Amino acid sequence: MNPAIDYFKYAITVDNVIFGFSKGELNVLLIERGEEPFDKDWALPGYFVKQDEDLESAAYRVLNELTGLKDVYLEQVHSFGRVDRHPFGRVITVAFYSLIKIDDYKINAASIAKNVKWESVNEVLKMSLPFDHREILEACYTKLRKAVRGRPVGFELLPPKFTLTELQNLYEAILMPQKLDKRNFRKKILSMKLLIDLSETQEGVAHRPAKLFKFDRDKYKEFVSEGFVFDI
Amino acid sequence: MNPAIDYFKYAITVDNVIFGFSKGELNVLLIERGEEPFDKDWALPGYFVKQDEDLESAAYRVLNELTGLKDVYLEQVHSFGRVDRHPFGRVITVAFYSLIKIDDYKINAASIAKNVKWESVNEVLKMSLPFDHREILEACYTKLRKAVRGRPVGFELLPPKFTLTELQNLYEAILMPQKLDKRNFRKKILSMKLLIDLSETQEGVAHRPAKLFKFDRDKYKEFVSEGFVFDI
DNA sequence: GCAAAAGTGTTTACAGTACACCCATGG
DNA sequence: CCATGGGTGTACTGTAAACACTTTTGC
Repeated sequence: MNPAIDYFKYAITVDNVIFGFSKGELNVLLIERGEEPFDKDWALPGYFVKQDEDLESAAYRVLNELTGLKDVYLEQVHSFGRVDRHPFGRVITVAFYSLIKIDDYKINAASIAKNVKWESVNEVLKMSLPFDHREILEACYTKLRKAVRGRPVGFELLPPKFTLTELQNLYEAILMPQKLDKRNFRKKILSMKLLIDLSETQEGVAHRPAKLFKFDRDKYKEFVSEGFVFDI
Repeated sequence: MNPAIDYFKYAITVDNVIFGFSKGELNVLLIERGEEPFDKDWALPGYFVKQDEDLESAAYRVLNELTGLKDVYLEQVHSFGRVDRHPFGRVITVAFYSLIKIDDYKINAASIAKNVKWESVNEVLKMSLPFDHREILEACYTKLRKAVRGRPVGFELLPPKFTLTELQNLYEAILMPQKLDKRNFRKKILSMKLLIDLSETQEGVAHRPAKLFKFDRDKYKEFVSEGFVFDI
């Protein structure tokens, strides 16, 4: 009944490039692996897909076990299946990236990993990573850079209330080394009418306190349905 | 030595959305399946990935066995792995699209398929397709529509020599229902200096014969390395 | 009063858009 | 000479880009 039985000999993993933004830099979450191969090396978080879970569910599970987070932005990027990419056999991995608000949460190093750390994208690209994790990171970073110009993904990386300067710094951190003009950036972002002025200001800063804004998700959905395209 | 042995129970396939352009319409290549499941149904061409081949190689093999073509534009799009997407077990498929010059080649229905046909994208989207092939087609079509604006992929679908009207028709077929202004289209495409005027004209047409052009691949590569971005 | 970042408008250049008529060929 | 699609230019409009000084707060 099943002539293709010989083909059921592959393993599938998901690998997740988790981006966060902190102190003006775009960061990636790395884990210290707790099993072979590459035990104790720093790597991207990932794990085998289970028999009864979809690819997205698996990526989401990995993220959730690691960070405790739910309702996170997660997007499939690319699959990697080089014949020799895994020493244990034929393992195809599906790469995802996710965007989280770095300051809001504590990471639990519990299940998957011995240890966990945030590291700036620039630093990680200088490190050596196991498997084809470097290629995976590059693919995800490239995709993020493209996505950020055409969809309001940036807001996923910021706390709910943010200043325009923080938003601009985020864009510059993702698009580095490109810099953006302050006045033009503000003009453009405000002209979209997607930010709600909270009529609050920063406190405890040693300079003129900035106004706080939040992103108007509902309005964005409404505009999109009317044909609007986000573009920065 | 291998604690993950239980996970090596999945199958991987590639599915290939092969686009061609003919008579003003964007077409997709469908095969009549020659085996279970869905024997005799019209479907996207695809097959199991073999133990010693990469994902891209597998997609390329499927394409090559079906059309005899080499040196074809092929791009990975997305992976689909819903738990219940295949009746024989857990099968993850990696979707690719490819672009071919439809008139240049004969299709061999030999190996994979009983039978083969070109069908317009619009028609196929009205049909019912096996597995999640509809979703795969939609993902590939969406990706093509995006790609065509930012990279000169359109030329992969045209014969080496083409007229500006043919090129415009191709763009309109991909971007339907959007129409493009003739003068503005020509102005923009010619201003990129990527077309070589062959100083030849059409023959045997019942109207003023159009000039023939070819795409200058080398110049495109050169421009790209200088930071140029194709944009239509 | 000084340091530090927030906030704010105008001008200029370029690219997108809209638009209509004459031309070359085959039949 | 008619039908068919090929080929061409200009004016207008809107958006992107360049650019520098004043304001508010903490210390």
